[in-house]
Amino acid sequence: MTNQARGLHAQLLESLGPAITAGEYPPGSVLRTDELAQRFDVSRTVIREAVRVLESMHLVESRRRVGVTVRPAEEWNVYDPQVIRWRLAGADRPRQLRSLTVLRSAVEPVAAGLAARFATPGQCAELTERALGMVATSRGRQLDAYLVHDIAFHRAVLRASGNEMFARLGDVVAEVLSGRTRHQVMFEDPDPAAVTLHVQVAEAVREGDAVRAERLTREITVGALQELDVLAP
Amino acid sequence: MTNQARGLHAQLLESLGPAITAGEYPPGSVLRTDELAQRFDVSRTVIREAVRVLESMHLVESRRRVGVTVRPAEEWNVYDPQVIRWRLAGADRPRQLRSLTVLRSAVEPVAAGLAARFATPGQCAELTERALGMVATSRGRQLDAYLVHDIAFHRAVLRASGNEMFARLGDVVAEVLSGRTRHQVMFEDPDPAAVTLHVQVAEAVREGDAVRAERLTREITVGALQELDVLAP
DNA sequence: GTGACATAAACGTCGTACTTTTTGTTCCCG
DNA sequence: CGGGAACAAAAAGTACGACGTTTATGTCAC
Repeated sequence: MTNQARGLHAQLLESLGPAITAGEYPPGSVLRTDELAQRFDVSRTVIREAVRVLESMHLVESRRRVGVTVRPAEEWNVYDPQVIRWRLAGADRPRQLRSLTVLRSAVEPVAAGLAARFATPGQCAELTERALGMVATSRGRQLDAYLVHDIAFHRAVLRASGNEMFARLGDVVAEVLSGRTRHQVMFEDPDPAAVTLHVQVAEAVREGDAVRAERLTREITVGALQELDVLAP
Repeated sequence: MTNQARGLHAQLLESLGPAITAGEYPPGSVLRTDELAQRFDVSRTVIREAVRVLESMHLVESRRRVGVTVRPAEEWNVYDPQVIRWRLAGADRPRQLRSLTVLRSAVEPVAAGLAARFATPGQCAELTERALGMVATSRGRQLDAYLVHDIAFHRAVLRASGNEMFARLGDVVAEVLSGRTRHQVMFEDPDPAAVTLHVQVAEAVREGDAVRAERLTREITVGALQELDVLAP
C-alpha cells in the first residue's frame, strides 16, 4: 500500500473510506464518534477530522443527537480520486471499471479533437514519444513498461486539450488503465491494432487534424469497451 | 446564500474556500492554524477540521513545521461540487463556465445515446414532460420557470443513461445552466430551435433511437458552446 | 389523542498540555 | 574554510476533559 501514516486521521480514512464504499455499512447506518474513538483507540479529535473529510465526499452526514449516518451511494462524490481508488479496490470493481470506461469513451475523443487544435509543439512531441514508447514495449511481455507509456499518452492528450476539466481526468484514466492491467491478469501482449491507433492519434494531433484525432480516439475507447464486454459480461 | 451555519467549520469553509479558489492566496502561500484561529476567532479544532476538508479537495497541503500551503490550481479537485460552486461565484467565472460547457458537450450526447437504450418508461415520461414544460414556458419572459424544466430535463437524461458517473454530473449541469441564465442577463426568450431540439431528444429516447438522440443532443451542446462564444470572446 | 415540556444522547466547540516532525542554525572538527 | 553533527525552535499533530447546543424522543397533563 501507499499508506504511510501521514497522520492518524489519514490512517482512519484509509480504514473507514474503503469500508463505507464497499457497502460494509449500508446506507442509513449510524456511526457514533465515541464508539469509533474506542474502536480505533484514538481521540475523538482524530475521528472528527476523518468524519469531516468523509462528509465532504458526501459519504456520510453528521447530525446532532443522531450520529454519523452513511449516505446512499447515489450521493457520493464519485469523481473524488480517493473515492474512485477505494471503489476500484472494492468488490464492485468491474461495475466501477465499466462506468469509468464509458466516461472515458465520452471524454477522450473530444479531448483529442481539442488537442489537435490547441496542442503546443512540446505536447505534440510528448505524444509522439509516448506512442513510440508503446510500440517499443508492445511485444515481449513488457506490460508494466507499456502501461507507463499508455498512461502518459492519455494523460498528455487530456492535458493538451487545454480544458482543465479534461486534464483532471488524467488520474481517473490512469487508475482505469492500471486497474485493467493489474486486474484481468494480462498474459498476452497488447492488441497491435490499438498500438497503431495510438501512433495515428499522435500523428493526427501533430497535423492538427481534429476530426481524425477524434475518430481515432473514439476507436480506441470503443475497443476498450468491447474488451471489457468480453472479459466481464 | 444557502449558508446557514451548519457549524463553525462549515462557515470557515465558506470563507476560506472561495478565497483560495479566487486566487486570493497565490500557490505556495502558507496559512498558519494559530493565525487563522485568531483571525476568525475560533478554536484551533475548528480550523483544523476546515483544513482537513480543504486538503481533501487538494486545495491546500498541510505539513508540519511549515504550515498549510496553498496548492497550484492544476491540482485542485475541480469536480468537487463545492469547488465548482466556489469557482463559479468567483472572478474567472466565464473561463469556468466555458470549460464546464465543453465537458457537457462531450458527456451529454453520449449520455443521451445510452438513455435511448436504457431509459425506463418512467424516465421517458419524465423527459417528455420536461420537454413539454420547456415549450410551455419558452415564451413570455418566464425564464425562471423555463430554467427549472431545462435543468430537470438534462438531469433526467444523465440519470437515464444508467451510468453513475454521468448521473453525478447533473449537479454540474444545473450549475452551468442556472449560472448562464443568471449571469448573462437574458432578457430574451430562449432560442426556439433549442426548445424544439429538446422535444426531439425526448422523442428519440422514447423511440430508442440512440444515434438520433446522440446527434440531437450534440446539436444542443454545440449551440450552447456557440452561444458562449458570442457572449464571452 | 394531542400538545407542551422535560430529558438525554450525540455532536460541536473550546482551552490546554504534550508530542512529533521538520528545518534552520550553530558549533566543532577536519 | 568547509562540512557534518548536534541542538533548538517552530508549527502542526494528538490527546483529554469540560461544557455548550441541538434535537429526537418519551412523558405527562389536559
